[in-house]
Amino acid sequence: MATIRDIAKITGYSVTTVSRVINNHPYVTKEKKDHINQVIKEMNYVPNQTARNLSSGKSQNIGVLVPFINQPYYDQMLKGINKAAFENDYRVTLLPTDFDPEIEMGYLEEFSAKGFDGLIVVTRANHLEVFDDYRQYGPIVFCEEADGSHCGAAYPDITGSMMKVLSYFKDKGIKRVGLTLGRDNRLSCNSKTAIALCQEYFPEFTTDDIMWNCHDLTKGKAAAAFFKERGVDAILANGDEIAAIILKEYEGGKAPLIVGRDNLLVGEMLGLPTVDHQLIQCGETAFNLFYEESSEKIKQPFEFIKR
Amino acid sequence: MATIRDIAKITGYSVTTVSRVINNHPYVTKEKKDHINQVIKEMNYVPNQTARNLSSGKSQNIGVLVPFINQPYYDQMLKGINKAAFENDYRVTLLPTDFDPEIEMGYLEEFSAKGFDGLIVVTRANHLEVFDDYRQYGPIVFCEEADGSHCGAAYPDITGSMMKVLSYFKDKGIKRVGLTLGRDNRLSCNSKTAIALCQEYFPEFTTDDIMWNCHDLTKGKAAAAFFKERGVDAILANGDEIAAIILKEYEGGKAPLIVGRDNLLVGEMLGLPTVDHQLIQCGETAFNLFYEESSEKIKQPFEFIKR
DNA sequence: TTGTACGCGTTATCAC
DNA sequence: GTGATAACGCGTACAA
Repeated sequence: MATIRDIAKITGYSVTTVSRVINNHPYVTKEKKDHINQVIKEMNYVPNQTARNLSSGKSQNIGVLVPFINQPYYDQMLKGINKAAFENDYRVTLLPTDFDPEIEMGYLEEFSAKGFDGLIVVTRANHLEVFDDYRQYGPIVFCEEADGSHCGAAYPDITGSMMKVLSYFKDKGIKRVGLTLGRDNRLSCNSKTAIALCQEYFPEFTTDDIMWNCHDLTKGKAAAAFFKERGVDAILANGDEIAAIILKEYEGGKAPLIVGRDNLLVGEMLGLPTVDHQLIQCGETAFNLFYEESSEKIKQPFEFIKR
Repeated sequence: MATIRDIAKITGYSVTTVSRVINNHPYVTKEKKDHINQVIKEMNYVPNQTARNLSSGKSQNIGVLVPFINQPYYDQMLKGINKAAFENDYRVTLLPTDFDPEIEMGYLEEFSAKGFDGLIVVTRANHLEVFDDYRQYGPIVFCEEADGSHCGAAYPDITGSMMKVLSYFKDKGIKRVGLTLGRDNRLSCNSKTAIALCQEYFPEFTTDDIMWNCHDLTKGKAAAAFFKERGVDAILANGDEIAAIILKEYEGGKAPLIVGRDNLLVGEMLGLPTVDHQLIQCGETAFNLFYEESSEKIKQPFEFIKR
């Protein structure tokens, strides 16, 4: 593989001059420039990106921490992040955590090894404060509420949408609400908020009416059976797919009022109410916060789709 | 940011010795090792990954070329690739092409700049031969049929599944078949094959019964109208989501026999027949081919789900 | 306008 | 066991 020095030797010019040509810097006569460019083409020379990164201290590459691939919520975020990154000539590296705190810590170490110019944390498995220590290595942006953190955040307004849905439930005369949640982990602020809000709007609500760990579709059927037994008349699901499966299980009988969370086709097809949290836009904003090195917290507006 | 030289200076040992400790190499007395390790911890020193990459000539990072993010077909592939990569301690960088040949060429240039140890091409926008020139920079693996290429390939058996579905159509007494396709591009071998097979099984089939460019759900309604007008009695759709939308549009009237292509929840909910092409497994295999530097061509078995 | 020489941070070779 | 020192390939003061 040819190096810049080879080009210098062959053309008879110095490494600097060749470098100038490569990077379109001024102060090179057209004549030399042409000659060098020609040799570069002939030799099939391409500047080594790693060497450039080392020299510049940057890599035009960000890491995105996300628990899973191929799940609607995360894929939508990823789409937005990726779109903005592409537009700004950045690369996106996937860092799947499976919600494992140790795996996540490993990525933070990689970050401190200057593996990425910045990090976008779609969902975290460690405490918020842990991340502040790593701000020194580059911008970190969350896609969750991150109050008290020094990092930026662009996040869906889950709280707002839940309040909207719950008050809708009240208007509809709902008596007893069931809830599906993704993580039984205390780290999930969304889960905590959800419970608090349910209790606020429905004082009789207890955690007994929660179906935990619904980030797997196989949980859908079990959830339906669970809610049937408990006799809830409305369900706030943590995703359209879970909502769909639950609805299907009620087929024939009288189904409760089920609301999903990510405005997917399956919800539309089944006529399920849902919330569009504008996750793609959210991802775009997250990247932009990284790009502008901003630590602003931006809450993304949502849309309640009643159907 | 502390460097290996700082550690050497502080401990009083040489850079070499420090490097040995970092990389767990032999020939270091436990005493020195402990001392060095302690200073490393105190100084919060982490070896710079870029420097290591430059020195070793590797990056433990592969690029994945894929037209879009957040589309079932590609997300499933991505999931498989990502899983295998994670297990082998590799990172995955997303390289979205939007089917644009020039963008794709840009990624190939990045590859030749040693930006990635290897490339997985889920779908390409350039001719197959183009890629052979870049084999010199590392393994390239396709997730499509790649006959005649020197690169490896792990791909879904679209041909096989289509034959199965088409003969199923014949058994069911279908007279006229409609087809939805993703690209009107001549590069898409799948599209070409699909047309050929339709003509083989249904000699009266013409390209007039094809709805092109269906990789956007907004095309679904138009497709339904199109097929209604043409009066087909079976539709082979290029995805469960498209299939679902088309079915929905026929609601009330007599719908044709519609078959999807990626075994999604929405298809299951609507009772649509589909094909499971085992894309996740396919992605895993693709990564393994890269990892083993193999140029084998592996066709992934499929499952026809009749419903 | 051009070139020399050094820095970026690590790993590997080889002499001691 | 240990330590200089030369790669790795590029960018860039600074001198000319």
